[in-house]
Amino acid sequence: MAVDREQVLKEAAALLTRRATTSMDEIARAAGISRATLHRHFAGRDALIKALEEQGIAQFAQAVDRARLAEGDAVGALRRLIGETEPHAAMLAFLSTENQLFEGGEINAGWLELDARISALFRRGHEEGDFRIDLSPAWLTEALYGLIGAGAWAVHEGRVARNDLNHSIAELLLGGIRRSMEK
Amino acid sequence: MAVDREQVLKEAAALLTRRATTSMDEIARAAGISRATLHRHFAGRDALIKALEEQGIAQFAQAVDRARLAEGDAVGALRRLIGETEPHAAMLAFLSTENQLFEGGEINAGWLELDARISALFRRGHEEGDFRIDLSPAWLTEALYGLIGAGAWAVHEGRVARNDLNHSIAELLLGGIRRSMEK
DNA sequence: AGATTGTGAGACATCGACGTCTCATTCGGG
DNA sequence: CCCGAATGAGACGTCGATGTCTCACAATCT
Repeated sequence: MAVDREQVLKEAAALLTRRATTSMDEIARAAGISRATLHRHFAGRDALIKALEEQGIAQFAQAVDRARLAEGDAVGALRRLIGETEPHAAMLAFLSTENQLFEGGEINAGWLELDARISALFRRGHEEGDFRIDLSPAWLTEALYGLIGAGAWAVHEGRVARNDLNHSIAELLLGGIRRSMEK
Repeated sequence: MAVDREQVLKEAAALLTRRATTSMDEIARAAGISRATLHRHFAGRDALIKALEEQGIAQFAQAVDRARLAEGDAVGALRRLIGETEPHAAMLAFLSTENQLFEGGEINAGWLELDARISALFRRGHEEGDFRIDLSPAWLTEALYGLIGAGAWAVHEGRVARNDLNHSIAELLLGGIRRSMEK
């Protein structure tokens, strides 16, 4: 009887990631509950989205914590970041696209903080001479999100094996396409 | 007086890429015209989307033609591709995401052909020893789209200068982040 | 059994976006 | 300079989604 809130959010994330216009009725039926019950647990569509964002940001924040971005050199930190983030690639893709349609609403503070932490990693890479200075931290941050999103989709479509995702993103970002670049 | 149809479609692509629910009114105002005029040029929302797809694919195809992917080495061809594609970055981002959303219907044949041509370039880079073999053509194609999309949005948001976009995408894709990699 | 709580089904009003329409204004060509 | 075409502003009616509400039923607890 008791509605499983986590399960509802999981179903909602799956549907909304695929189609942002999914109706409350569709979400409710996908979760196996009635629209009325869905509204009893989430004040409205906005509340549901917000709950999704918070859960997603919390997961992403934990991943960033585990990556220990301040330790070691920037290259290793970036590798750890990609490794920890990869399991939540789909959620992150949802967040990065959903979060950038702000237009008036306040951007989630947690998201801004995560954005800043990742930018700081790229800046550190610049300062320590590990990353090329002609690519700005802002661009690299956007590029990272873009590659993760592209990777999530490629895995979803079967064009890239899930086991290869981590390596594909990290190597492309760090070393580029060129063959001559060793390790 | 004459409405710049291309410009309208370009703005529409930039907005619809990030938020599929962008209203006709928002698109109209972003393009600097009234909602009435927008409806005079496009029968409706569906017609606008369809026109976007067709024009986008046509422009992208022309860009790919101009890039002469079969000439010279794969590195130069990829640089040309990015250079020719960059002006239509917003449009391309819209196309690649739009092709993700739909399910069941038929994927535009023109898009599939373009996809194949890009993949072929990366495959050539592998065969000629210019590109690393551990990154598959399918992944590199998706990554290219992802980076172009991320770049288009970054420019739209003012986080990257339009003049830097070409260089940012090409260098990241070809050389990666690492500083030690020369040229 | 009785009471309490959660749920499903559906009615209902509201809201925003869409598509169509009219009318005054403005731009550009002849 | 004048006239036709294009545009902007806005007024509708329509439709789908939303959020609230009521009522009946089922599950759980005492």
